[in-house]
Order: sequence, then C-alpha cells, then structure tokens
Amino acid sequence: MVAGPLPVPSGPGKDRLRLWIRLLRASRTIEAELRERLKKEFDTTLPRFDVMAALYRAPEGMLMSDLSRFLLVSNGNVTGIVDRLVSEGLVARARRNGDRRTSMVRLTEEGTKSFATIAAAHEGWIGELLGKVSEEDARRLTGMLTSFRSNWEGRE
Amino acid sequence: MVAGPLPVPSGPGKDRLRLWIRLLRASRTIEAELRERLKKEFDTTLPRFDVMAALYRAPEGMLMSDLSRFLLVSNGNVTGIVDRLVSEGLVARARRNGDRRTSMVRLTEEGTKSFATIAAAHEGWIGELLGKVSEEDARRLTGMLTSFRSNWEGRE
DNA sequence: ACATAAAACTTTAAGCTTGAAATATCTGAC
DNA sequence: GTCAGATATTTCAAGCTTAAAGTTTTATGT
Repeated sequence: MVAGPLPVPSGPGKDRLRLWIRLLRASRTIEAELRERLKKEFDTTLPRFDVMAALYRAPEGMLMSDLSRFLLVSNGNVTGIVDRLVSEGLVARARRNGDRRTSMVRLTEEGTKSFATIAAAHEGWIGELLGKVSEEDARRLTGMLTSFRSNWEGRE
Repeated sequence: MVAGPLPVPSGPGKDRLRLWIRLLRASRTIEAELRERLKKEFDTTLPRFDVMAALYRAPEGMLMSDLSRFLLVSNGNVTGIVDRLVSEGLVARARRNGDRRTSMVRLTEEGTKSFATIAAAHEGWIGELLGKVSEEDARRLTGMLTSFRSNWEGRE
C-alpha cells in the first residue's frame, strides 16, 4: 500500500493508484511525526488526542456512537480509549435519565485545560510540518479533498 | 486529529491545519474500505498486503530493516507481520552467508501468485474509490504531494 | 402486555503498532 | 587477536484496532 520510491507502472488507472500511494505516504509520515511529538512532549497518544479533540468541540458531550462515527473507528475501540481517559481524569461519563443505554462523554475541566495546551502545540507542528505547502496550494488541495469527501458520502 | 464536519476556525495557519484534517480523513476513509475488502474478499489484512507489495517489487528480497524503512513502520512491527506471512507459506527468510545478523526476506512462489491476484483487485478498487477524481486532478494532487515529500526528506 | 426487534454499548480474541530493552553479529582501533 | 561500539534483528509490555459476539435497555407490532 505504501509503495515508495519506485514508480508505479504507467497505464490506464495508474494515476489514481499513484495518487492513493502518495496520499497514504504523506499522511503516515505526518502521523508518525505527530505521534512521536505527542509522546515526547505531552506523554499522550494520537488516539487520545483525537478523542479529546472531538469532545473539545462538543462541550455538552457526545455519545460513544457519535464519537465512533466521527472518528471513523470502531465502537469497541472508542470504549477502550475513553476508559483510559476516564481513569486519567481527563474525561467523564454521565449516565442519562432519558436513555440508560447511553452515556454522555465529555471533557473534565482538567481535560479541557490539558487539551487546549496540546492543541496549541499541535497546530504549530502542523504549520511547521506543512510549512512548505503554500497557503494557496493548501486551499486548492483542501478543495479537492473536500469534493472527494462529498462524492464519497453520496456513493452507493 | 480527524476533525470533521465543523469547520476549523479561520486565522493564520488554519489553512494548513484544515488541509491536514482533510488529508487524514480521506486516507482513513479509503484505508477502512480497503481493509474491509481485503478481509472479505481475500481474508488478509492491509499490513500483510503492504509487506507483500514491497517484496513483490524486490524479487531478490529485502532486509527487515529495508522493509521497515520503506513501509514507515517500526522494525519490531515488521518482525511480527513477516512471521505470520512465513507461517502461511507466503514469504521466506533466507540467512545470508556474508552477514549472519541479517536475512533476506522474499515472496515464495505461492506468495507471488497470491499477491498478483490481490493486487489486481486492489488496483480496481482504487480506481473505483477514487473514480470521481479526474485524471487531471489526480496528477495535480500527486504532484503537490510529491513536492511535499521532497521537502520533507530534505528537512533537518 | 408481551414477544421481538432494534439500538447503544462492552467484551473478547486476534492482530497491529510503538518504543525500549535484549540478543547476536560485525567492524574497526589498538 | 580482542574489545568497544555500531548494526540488524527480535522480544517485550502497553496500547490501539477491528470484527464478532454478548449485555442491557428501548422501541415496535400485535
């Protein structure tokens, strides 16, 4: 999947394959760098950061299934990550009266403060890691990826 | 990390952050789809596919450390995946006379045939999943990502 | 009301992933 | 030759990830 230096043979459809390979390598490269920095600087992980980022945008809280859908990961996965965040005091689960199957998950005060700090650093890192991409290219690329996303969601 | 529907606030540097988020969501979406199809259609996994793809391009074999570097994953990780592929008869390790620390890893005949089949399907999937991206956009996007990569490798 | 289905979540087993420590081998300085 | 350091790989512990199976609660049809 993460094919590299050697070129993909040319032919019909190869352009898209090449695009996918580059896309994957770019995101893995950046992801690896972020993972390392999160670990070194804040002793945390990317999945934890992802969950906290989602919750930060939803002060009223989120259901587990919302988190799962939003983060594009399985529901069982979210359970584990949230468990750990709860045990660290960064996240809280609140049982709901309306539906006792569900629980609202939200950042604690400590979690909110912690995330704000990390997010500021994170944004700086992205600026640095993507520094060579011009603002204009960034916007154009974003536009293409956005249209990919809309097409994707409308598929089937 | 995988922020979604809600827009990233505007401001300096936010364009790159937005780009990163879109990039990550696009690759995770495609990855999830490929993972599912590899499982359903060929009872295999993405990491196995990655390793086999790398070895397919190197008929003479690769060192473990080459695989690790090439796939952008840790060396310990590669050990486990190759172990499993070996136990399935798809990959073979060959001790080298010159340096007994290393071993050349290569696809077996069965592994080669198996990969060829899967790779053909894989290419078709990518063509389908990225079908809405025009060939021209695909080339332009690839170009931008390639220049990101060169910049990255030249950093530090 | 009751059975049945659907929904939300957790648990489980297997595999992936990392960073760090351990092992084995090789290279170079002396 | 030998010993220190470098190199290649494996092992290990902890955590992430998925798909599938299980649990509890809610909704629905009759």
